[in-house]
Amino acid sequence: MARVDKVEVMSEHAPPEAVGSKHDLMDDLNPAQRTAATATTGAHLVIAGAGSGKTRTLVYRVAHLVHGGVAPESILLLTFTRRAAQEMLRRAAQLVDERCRRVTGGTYHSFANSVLRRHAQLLGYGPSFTIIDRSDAVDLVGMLRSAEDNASRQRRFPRADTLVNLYSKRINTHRSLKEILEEEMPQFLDDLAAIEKIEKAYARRKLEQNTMDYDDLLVQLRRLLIEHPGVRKKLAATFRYIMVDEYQDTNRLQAHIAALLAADHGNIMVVGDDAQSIYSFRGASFRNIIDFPKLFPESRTTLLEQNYRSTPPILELANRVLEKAREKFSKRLFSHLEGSQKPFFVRTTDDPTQARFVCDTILALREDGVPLSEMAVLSRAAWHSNVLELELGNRNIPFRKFGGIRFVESAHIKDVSALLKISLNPIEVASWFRVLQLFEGIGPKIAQRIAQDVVEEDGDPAVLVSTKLEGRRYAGQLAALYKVISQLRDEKLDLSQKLELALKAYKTWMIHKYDDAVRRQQDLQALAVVAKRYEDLEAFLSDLAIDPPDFVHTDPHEDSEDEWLTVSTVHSGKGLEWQAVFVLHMNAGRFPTFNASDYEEERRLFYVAITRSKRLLYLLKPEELTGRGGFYEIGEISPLIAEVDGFAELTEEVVFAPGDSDLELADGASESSDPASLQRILDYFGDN
DNA sequence: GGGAATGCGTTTTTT
DNA sequence: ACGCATTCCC
Repeated sequence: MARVDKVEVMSEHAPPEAVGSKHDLMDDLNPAQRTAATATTGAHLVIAGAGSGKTRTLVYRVAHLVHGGVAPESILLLTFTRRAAQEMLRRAAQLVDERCRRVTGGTYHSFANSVLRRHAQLLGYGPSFTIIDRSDAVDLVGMLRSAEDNASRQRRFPRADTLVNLYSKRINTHRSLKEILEEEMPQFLDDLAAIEKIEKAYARRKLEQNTMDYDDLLVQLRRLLIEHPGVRKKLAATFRYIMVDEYQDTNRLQAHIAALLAADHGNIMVVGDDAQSIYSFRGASFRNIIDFPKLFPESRTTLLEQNYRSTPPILELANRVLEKAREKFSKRLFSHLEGSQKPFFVRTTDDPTQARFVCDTILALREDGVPLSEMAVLSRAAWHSNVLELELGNRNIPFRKFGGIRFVESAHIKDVSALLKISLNPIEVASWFRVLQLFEGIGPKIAQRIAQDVVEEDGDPAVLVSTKLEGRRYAGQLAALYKVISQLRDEKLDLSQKLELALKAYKTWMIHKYDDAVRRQQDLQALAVVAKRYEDLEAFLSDLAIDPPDFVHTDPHEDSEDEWLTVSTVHSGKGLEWQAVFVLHMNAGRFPTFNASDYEEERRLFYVAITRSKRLLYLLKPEELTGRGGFYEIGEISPLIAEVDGFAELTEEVVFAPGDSDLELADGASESSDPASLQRILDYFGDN
């Protein structure tokens, strides 16, 4: 009985994969995919073009290994997001059985975190180290910088966030600070000594405060693997099969870690696409792909070139875009799918008109039976969709937004997690610094002073009620903080009790700080719900830093709807696919972004955007953009389009201007009501 | 006068 | 939402 139920569930969720019994699993794959999926031992490089069944191949390989008797615990699957890993293991479980869920899967950072929790003492850290995110790091470096900067320099000195970027770049691109400065910021070369000094101080403070930043997680894992061969051998004995997804977006440090893990047994499979490398700003390099055969001379390379996602006209455009790439790529995708609709190139008068076109078309497509979950709007930067989001709200189209400032990066969530972090690690300056500034009368200077005092007293919160601070106007609030911190440190409280305590206090403090406090309180409730999934505070806080819930914004009215449109940055849309894809703002200065340092990467990003679409692709270009001070400026066409030979023949041009009553839509659908007049009413009376 | 609050203009991508 | 400049307060 149970077995039958399961087959039904399988066929409902993943029809092609569930067909057939276990022994002909590989019949679902083409020869190249099969070669990769049935590889067991040894080193393998899989170069997989967009939509070529890369994920499918990895899923089948996991299934193949487990089905063949390999213990799932001995497989390590490193992916770009936690979501990707979970999805793959879910699918593998459907192919074989639930054992596949016991595979260790996640991001490099989450894997590093879990290993380091067990071995941190070997490296001089305590086991409950806390993780600081980018803005905490900027705060900490800012303090060290101001201590350094006191001699009132003549010249400009790099800002704290510039310094943090610099230090991160040094680690992730494996270059010296001097080299980076020479190449990118020669104006700061004179300050090299001071910049290096602050870096050392930063490293020392983090260690003293039992804290790691994102880069430390990787650096310390690598250190552990190199300096403690016993640990490395133990890990290699546990994880006998290493798999790395999106290898083109890993950096040298990550490649080093994977290689160290595989050094004993040599069982490693990396999968990637050089054409889709879009994270070079964070040190990723497709050189990792090119150099893999050098690192593992016995490795075999498999090329996946057949595309199963997009129709030929979409793929043709994608291939043409890539022709302009400086690097010569070894593959050219082809597709046998049905479909002859060319991508649309849509000229609209301005940004609001662009938003109207997108909404009109989405509604029309939905009428035609395309579900919202099969549509996405992509843009180069998260804020490019701001106008559209208003329009979506007005038209009651439910959506979720991915990319940009995340839920966990919003100020109020960070405040609460800082408060909780203090109770876990009272010597972390960054959290104290943040929490103290909640109170009226305390800004960066005073917060820094008090935070440093507390840390010098080994994290004793009694400093908050010391005589030194008596009589200040914020003394009462500090006393309240003291009380809360003391309560939070009670070992007997569980996570939900601690969170309740923290939220109760925070809600009274936040009222004066934010004028939209009510909305933020709803987020805090959401945080409490998320926390229910965790056993202890440490795991909760680590995940909040490393594997946060990934969507930013849900339309509040439609929260309960399970059908929603995706609004996303191109970066966050990586690896996903939809029937219909809209790409906003194909203008010079938007996409590619005006401060692009690497034009090649912008082109690859455009390639990624195009290849997300299965069937319908809309490239939008407003003729006017809202510029500074509300004035309009001419929106030049994106050079990414202008450079494509024969773009006009490859696409179908649509001109959409206000007053157009009858849209030319993909499938000839028309509107039953007039959304434009509803729009005017909504505009007039506002949102509420 | 040091430091906090307020107002204004701008906005790349992210573990 | 954040950096930056200006204004305001202790």
